[in-house]
Amino acid sequence: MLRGTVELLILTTLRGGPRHGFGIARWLEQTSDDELQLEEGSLYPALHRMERRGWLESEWGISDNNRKVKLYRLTSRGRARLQSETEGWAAFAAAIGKVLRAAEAV
Amino acid sequence: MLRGTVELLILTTLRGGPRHGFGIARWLEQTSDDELQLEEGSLYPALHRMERRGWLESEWGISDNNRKVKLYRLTSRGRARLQSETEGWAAFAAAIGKVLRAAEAV
DNA sequence: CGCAACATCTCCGGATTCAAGGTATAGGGC
DNA sequence: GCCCTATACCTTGAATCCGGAGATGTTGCG
Repeated sequence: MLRGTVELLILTTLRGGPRHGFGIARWLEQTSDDELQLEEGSLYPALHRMERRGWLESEWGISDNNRKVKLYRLTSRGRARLQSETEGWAAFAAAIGKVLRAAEAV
Repeated sequence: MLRGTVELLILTTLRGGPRHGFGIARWLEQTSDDELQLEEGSLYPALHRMERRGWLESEWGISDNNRKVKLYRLTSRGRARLQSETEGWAAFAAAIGKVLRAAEAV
Protein backbone atom coordinates (compact mmCIF):
# COMPACT_ATOMS: atom_id res chain seq x y z
CA MET A 1 0.00 0.00 0.00
CA LEU A 2 1.51 3.32 -1.09
CA ARG A 3 1.94 5.74 1.78
CA GLY A 4 -0.60 8.48 1.78
CA THR A 5 -3.38 6.59 0.07
CA VAL A 6 -4.99 4.94 3.07
CA GLU A 7 -6.97 8.00 3.98
CA LEU A 8 -8.23 8.52 0.47
CA LEU A 9 -9.39 4.91 0.40
CA ILE A 10 -11.17 5.14 3.73
CA LEU A 11 -12.90 8.37 2.78
CA THR A 12 -13.92 6.86 -0.52
CA THR A 13 -15.32 3.77 1.16
CA LEU A 14 -17.41 5.85 3.51
CA ARG A 15 -18.91 7.79 0.64
CA GLY A 16 -21.61 5.18 0.30
CA GLY A 17 -22.68 5.43 3.92
CA PRO A 18 -21.47 4.50 7.42
CA ARG A 19 -19.32 1.42 7.84
CA HIS A 20 -17.21 -0.15 10.56
CA GLY A 21 -13.46 -0.71 10.40
CA PHE A 22 -13.49 -4.34 9.37
CA GLY A 23 -16.22 -3.63 6.89
CA ILE A 24 -14.13 -0.90 5.28
CA ALA A 25 -11.22 -3.26 4.86
CA ARG A 26 -13.38 -5.98 3.40
CA TRP A 27 -15.17 -3.64 1.01
CA LEU A 28 -11.83 -2.40 -0.28
CA GLU A 29 -10.51 -5.91 -0.78
CA GLN A 30 -13.57 -7.03 -2.65
CA THR A 31 -13.91 -3.91 -4.75
CA SER A 32 -10.27 -3.99 -5.77
CA ASP A 33 -10.31 -7.76 -6.43
CA ASP A 34 -7.91 -8.36 -3.56
CA GLU A 35 -5.43 -5.83 -4.90
CA LEU A 36 -5.75 -3.49 -1.92
CA GLN A 37 -5.23 -5.07 1.48
CA LEU A 38 -5.67 -2.66 4.34
CA GLU A 39 -3.84 -4.02 7.39
CA GLU A 40 -5.30 -3.49 10.83
CA GLY A 41 -2.18 -1.78 12.06
CA SER A 42 -2.77 0.87 9.40
CA LEU A 43 -6.53 0.90 9.47
CA TYR A 44 -7.30 1.65 13.10
CA PRO A 45 -4.68 4.34 13.67
CA ALA A 46 -5.87 5.96 10.44
CA LEU A 47 -9.49 5.93 11.57
CA HIS A 48 -8.53 7.46 14.90
CA ARG A 49 -6.48 10.30 13.47
CA MET A 50 -9.13 11.02 10.88
CA GLU A 51 -11.72 11.26 13.60
CA ARG A 52 -9.37 13.50 15.58
CA ARG A 53 -9.11 15.77 12.56
CA GLY A 54 -12.86 15.96 12.26
CA TRP A 55 -13.20 14.09 9.00
CA LEU A 56 -15.11 11.22 10.57
CA GLU A 57 -17.58 10.63 13.35
CA SER A 58 -18.06 7.32 15.09
CA GLU A 59 -20.79 5.62 17.03
CA TRP A 60 -21.12 2.15 18.54
CA GLY A 61 -23.68 -0.11 17.01
CA ILE A 62 -24.60 -3.69 16.23
CA SER A 63 -23.81 -5.28 12.91
CA ASP A 64 -25.95 -7.64 10.86
CA ASN A 65 -24.25 -10.61 12.45
CA ASN A 66 -24.89 -9.33 15.95
CA ARG A 67 -21.41 -7.99 16.71
CA LYS A 68 -20.52 -4.83 18.55
CA VAL A 69 -19.07 -2.50 15.93
CA LYS A 70 -17.87 1.08 15.72
CA LEU A 71 -19.56 2.75 12.82
CA TYR A 72 -17.75 5.56 11.05
CA ARG A 73 -19.44 8.22 8.99
CA LEU A 74 -18.15 11.14 6.94
CA THR A 75 -18.55 14.61 8.37
CA SER A 76 -18.93 17.59 6.07
CA ARG A 77 -15.26 18.32 6.55
CA GLY A 78 -14.59 14.73 5.64
CA ARG A 79 -16.57 15.07 2.47
CA ALA A 80 -14.62 18.18 1.54
CA ARG A 81 -11.41 16.36 2.29
CA LEU A 82 -12.51 13.45 0.15
CA GLN A 83 -12.99 15.75 -2.75
CA SER A 84 -9.61 17.42 -2.44
CA GLU A 85 -7.84 14.10 -1.95
CA THR A 86 -9.57 12.66 -4.98
CA GLU A 87 -8.51 15.63 -7.07
CA GLY A 88 -5.01 15.40 -5.65
CA TRP A 89 -4.82 11.75 -6.58
CA ALA A 90 -6.05 12.40 -10.10
CA ALA A 91 -3.49 15.14 -10.62
CA PHE A 92 -0.70 13.04 -9.21
CA ALA A 93 -1.59 9.95 -11.21
CA ALA A 94 -1.83 12.08 -14.35
CA ALA A 95 1.60 13.55 -13.67
CA ILE A 96 3.13 10.11 -13.21
CA GLY A 97 1.43 9.01 -16.38
CA LYS A 98 2.93 11.92 -18.28
CA VAL A 99 6.40 11.05 -17.06
CA LEU A 100 6.05 7.37 -17.83
CA ARG A 101 4.83 8.07 -21.34
CA ALA A 102 7.55 10.64 -21.92
CA ALA A 103 10.21 8.12 -20.93
CA GLU A 104 8.70 5.46 -23.16
CA ALA A 105 9.05 7.75 -26.11
CA VAL A 106 12.80 7.85 -25.64
CA MET B 1 5.10 13.56 -3.47
CA LEU B 2 3.52 10.24 -2.51
CA ARG B 3 5.90 8.04 -0.56
CA GLY B 4 7.23 5.17 -2.55
CA THR B 5 7.13 6.87 -5.92
CA VAL B 6 10.47 8.67 -5.80
CA GLU B 7 12.40 5.60 -6.87
CA LEU B 8 10.05 4.82 -9.72
CA LEU B 9 10.45 8.37 -10.96
CA ILE B 10 14.23 8.31 -10.76
CA LEU B 11 14.43 4.96 -12.53
CA THR B 12 12.07 6.23 -15.18
CA THR B 13 14.10 9.37 -15.72
CA LEU B 14 17.27 7.39 -16.19
CA ARG B 15 15.67 5.22 -18.83
CA GLY B 16 16.65 7.71 -21.46
CA GLY B 17 20.31 7.67 -20.51
CA PRO B 18 22.66 8.86 -17.73
CA ARG B 19 21.79 12.03 -15.87
CA HIS B 20 22.97 13.83 -12.77
CA GLY B 21 20.88 14.50 -9.68
CA PHE B 22 19.87 18.04 -10.45
CA GLY B 23 19.18 17.06 -14.02
CA ILE B 24 16.83 14.32 -12.88
CA ALA B 25 14.88 16.75 -10.73
CA ARG B 26 14.67 19.29 -13.51
CA TRP B 27 13.62 16.76 -16.12
CA LEU B 28 10.83 15.55 -13.83
CA GLU B 29 9.61 19.06 -13.19
CA GLN B 30 9.53 19.95 -16.83
CA THR B 31 8.03 16.70 -18.02
CA SER B 32 5.29 16.83 -15.43
CA ASP B 33 4.59 20.53 -16.02
CA ASP B 34 5.80 21.42 -12.52
CA GLU B 35 3.49 18.89 -10.92
CA LEU B 36 6.29 16.72 -9.52
CA GLN B 37 8.89 18.52 -7.45
CA LEU B 38 11.66 16.29 -6.20
CA GLU B 39 13.27 17.92 -3.17
CA GLU B 40 16.98 17.60 -2.58
CA GLY B 41 16.44 16.02 0.82
CA SER B 42 14.63 13.18 -0.90
CA LEU B 43 16.59 13.06 -4.11
CA TYR B 44 20.14 12.51 -2.88
CA PRO B 45 19.38 9.95 -0.19
CA ALA B 46 17.28 8.07 -2.74
CA LEU B 47 20.11 8.06 -5.26
CA HIS B 48 22.50 6.78 -2.62
CA ARG B 49 20.35 3.92 -1.45
CA MET B 50 19.51 2.95 -5.02
CA GLU B 51 23.19 2.80 -5.82
CA ARG B 52 23.77 0.76 -2.66
CA ARG B 53 21.14 -1.70 -3.86
CA GLY B 54 22.82 -2.02 -7.20
CA TRP B 55 20.12 -0.36 -9.27
CA LEU B 56 22.35 2.53 -10.28
CA GLU B 57 25.98 3.21 -11.02
CA SER B 58 27.59 6.62 -10.74
CA GLU B 59 30.57 8.36 -12.19
CA TRP B 60 31.88 11.89 -11.90
CA GLY B 61 31.79 13.99 -15.02
CA ILE B 62 31.47 17.49 -16.41
CA SER B 63 28.13 18.89 -17.52
CA ASP B 64 27.39 21.01 -20.58
CA ASN B 65 27.72 24.16 -18.50
CA ASN B 66 31.08 23.10 -17.15
CA ARG B 67 30.04 21.90 -13.69
CA LYS B 68 31.31 18.90 -11.81
CA VAL B 69 28.42 16.46 -11.75
CA LYS B 70 27.77 12.90 -10.63
CA LEU B 71 26.23 10.99 -13.47
CA TYR B 72 23.90 8.12 -12.64
CA ARG B 73 23.12 5.29 -15.00
CA LEU B 74 20.79 2.31 -14.76
CA THR B 75 22.35 -1.09 -14.17
CA SER B 76 20.69 -4.21 -15.49
CA ARG B 77 19.23 -4.80 -12.04
CA GLY B 78 17.97 -1.25 -12.13
CA ARG B 79 16.29 -1.86 -15.45
CA ALA B 80 14.60 -4.95 -14.06
CA ARG B 81 13.53 -2.98 -11.03
CA LEU B 82 12.15 -0.24 -13.25
CA GLN B 83 9.99 -2.74 -15.01
CA SER B 84 8.58 -4.28 -11.86
CA GLU B 85 7.97 -0.87 -10.29
CA THR B 86 6.21 0.31 -13.40
CA GLU B 87 3.98 -2.75 -13.40
CA GLY B 88 3.37 -2.32 -9.69
CA TRP B 89 2.35 1.26 -10.22
CA ALA B 90 -0.01 0.37 -13.04
CA ALA B 91 -1.67 -2.32 -10.96
CA PHE B 92 -1.99 -0.04 -7.97
CA ALA B 93 -3.35 2.89 -9.94
CA ALA B 94 -5.83 0.58 -11.63
CA ALA B 95 -6.98 -0.74 -8.25
CA ILE B 96 -7.50 2.77 -6.93
CA GLY B 97 -9.37 3.61 -10.08
CA LYS B 98 -11.67 0.66 -9.56
CA VAL B 99 -12.43 1.72 -6.03
CA LEU B 100 -13.05 5.34 -6.96
CA ARG B 101 -15.40 4.38 -9.75
CA ALA B 102 -17.21 1.88 -7.55
CA ALA B 103 -17.81 4.55 -4.92
CA GLU B 104 -19.04 7.00 -7.50
CA ALA B 105 -21.67 4.54 -8.59
CA VAL B 106 -23.20 4.59 -5.10
C1' DC C 1 34.62 41.32 -6.14
C1' DG C 2 29.91 40.04 -5.12
C1' DC C 3 26.06 37.47 -6.28
C1' DA C 4 22.93 34.24 -8.35
C1' DA C 5 22.51 29.81 -10.08
C1' DC C 6 24.17 25.28 -10.17
C1' DA C 7 25.33 21.03 -7.73
C1' DT C 8 26.12 17.85 -4.00
C1' DC C 9 25.55 16.36 0.70
C1' DT C 10 23.80 15.42 5.60
C1' DC C 11 20.98 15.89 9.70
C1' DC C 12 16.73 15.61 11.82
C1' DG C 13 11.83 15.84 12.71
C1' DG C 14 7.47 14.13 11.51
C1' DA C 15 4.49 11.04 9.52
C1' DT C 16 2.96 6.59 8.45
C1' DT C 17 2.88 1.58 7.37
C1' DC C 18 2.97 -3.06 8.83
C1' DA C 19 3.95 -7.07 11.74
C1' DA C 20 2.90 -8.80 15.89
C1' DG C 21 0.53 -9.44 19.80
C1' DG C 22 -3.44 -8.57 23.00
C1' DT C 23 -8.59 -8.54 24.23
C1' DA C 24 -13.33 -9.88 23.60
C1' DT C 25 -17.62 -11.99 21.71
C1' DA C 26 -20.80 -14.79 18.69
C1' DG C 27 -21.98 -19.05 16.78
C1' DG C 28 -21.25 -23.78 15.26
C1' DG C 29 -19.91 -28.47 16.27
C1' DC C 30 -19.25 -31.94 19.70
C1' DG D 1 -20.83 -26.73 28.63
C1' DC D 2 -16.55 -26.35 25.91
C1' DC D 3 -13.50 -25.56 22.10
C1' DC D 4 -12.54 -23.41 17.85
C1' DT D 5 -13.00 -20.15 14.20
C1' DA D 6 -14.25 -15.85 12.46
C1' DT D 7 -15.33 -11.35 13.61
C1' DA D 8 -14.01 -7.02 15.63
C1' DC D 9 -11.30 -3.67 18.03
C1' DC D 10 -6.92 -1.94 19.75
C1' DT D 11 -1.75 -0.79 20.78
C1' DT D 12 3.18 -1.10 20.49
C1' DG D 13 7.53 -0.97 18.20
C1' DA D 14 10.53 -1.19 14.33
C1' DA D 15 11.45 0.42 9.96
C1' DT D 16 11.00 3.55 6.33
C1' DC D 17 11.18 7.66 4.08
C1' DC D 18 10.03 12.49 2.69
C1' DG D 19 11.06 17.26 3.10
C1' DG D 20 12.91 21.42 5.43
C1' DA D 21 17.03 23.42 6.67
C1' DG D 22 21.60 24.28 6.54
C1' DA D 23 26.50 23.42 4.95
C1' DT D 24 29.93 23.38 1.14
C1' DG D 25 31.98 24.48 -3.24
C1' DT D 26 32.03 26.19 -8.19
C1' DT D 27 30.98 28.83 -12.45
C1' DG D 28 30.00 32.85 -14.83
C1' DC D 29 28.31 37.41 -15.11
C1' DG D 30 27.84 42.39 -14.14
